[in-house]
Amino acid sequence: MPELPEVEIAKRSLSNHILNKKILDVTIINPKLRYFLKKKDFTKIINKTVNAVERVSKYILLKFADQSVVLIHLGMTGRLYFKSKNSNNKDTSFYSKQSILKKHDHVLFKFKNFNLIYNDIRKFGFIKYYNFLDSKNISHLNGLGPEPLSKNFSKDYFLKKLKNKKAPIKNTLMDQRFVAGLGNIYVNEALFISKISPKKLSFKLNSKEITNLIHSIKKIIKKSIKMGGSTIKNYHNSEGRQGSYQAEFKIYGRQGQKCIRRACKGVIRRNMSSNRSFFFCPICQRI
DNA sequence: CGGGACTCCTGAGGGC
DNA sequence: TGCCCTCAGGAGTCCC
Repeated sequence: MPELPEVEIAKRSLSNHILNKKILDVTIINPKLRYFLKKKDFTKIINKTVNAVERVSKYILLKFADQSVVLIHLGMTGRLYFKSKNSNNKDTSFYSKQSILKKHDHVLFKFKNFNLIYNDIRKFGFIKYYNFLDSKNISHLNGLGPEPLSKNFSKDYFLKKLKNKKAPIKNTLMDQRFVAGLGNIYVNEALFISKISPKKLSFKLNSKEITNLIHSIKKIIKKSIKMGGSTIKNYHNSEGRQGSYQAEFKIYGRQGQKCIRRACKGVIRRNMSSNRSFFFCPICQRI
């Protein structure tokens, strides 16, 4: 689920459920994630009330009154889901039965009337605890570029940053220090909509292309959030619902198909760069 | 330093 | 059915 829109959806759902609620207990089911989960960290949030739920780039922050923070990153396959204690048979004994365990569950946060569970198939995600002092300076959040929907993500910003940038524009847009929150799907979509080749070198974008690209990115991200994000391979959000933006994909995953632009006779191609695939129409995204 | 490749991990899907 | 291969929405690290 993990680009900006999907994380934003996860954050809103979390906020609806756990804001101003007290964490009664935490159980580490499987500590092996990107960073090993330490029990002593998680005991520190027991009996604390969630003061704020925020999203920064693809990170979710749970904040507490004493200014400690839990930082969550979903990686590729991380997801947070709720389990109501009353809905599911008579078992109200807090995760006592093995049968409740789902494969790849890692952490369970116990609240009064429900449990919140972090599940992650590939273990690329992480959950980290920061105390008051460390929370002021979370390394993961240092050096992030502007959010795509912010005013700072502007033409002036592009002109300044791209001037001497030799990397292909696709790589630049994936770089979280340039813009925070985009990933492979939305970068591919934005480049297609603005008719820019992913391989075009960043400094070679002209003024009109930059304007189009910024506009496309903002539009796509807004629309995707509105539609609940994208759901691929049946991942779903914490309320069990699926996003529907994947139906809007115009280029991602469409290799071999005809370009959707009526006047264009192009056939969509897929290439690899830095171990990531990218998709483009060789006709309307000519270099 | 910038840029690219490799790495962590599990599962799905295709070819044979 | 099973085996082997490739690929998956991220990002930290290493190497040139």
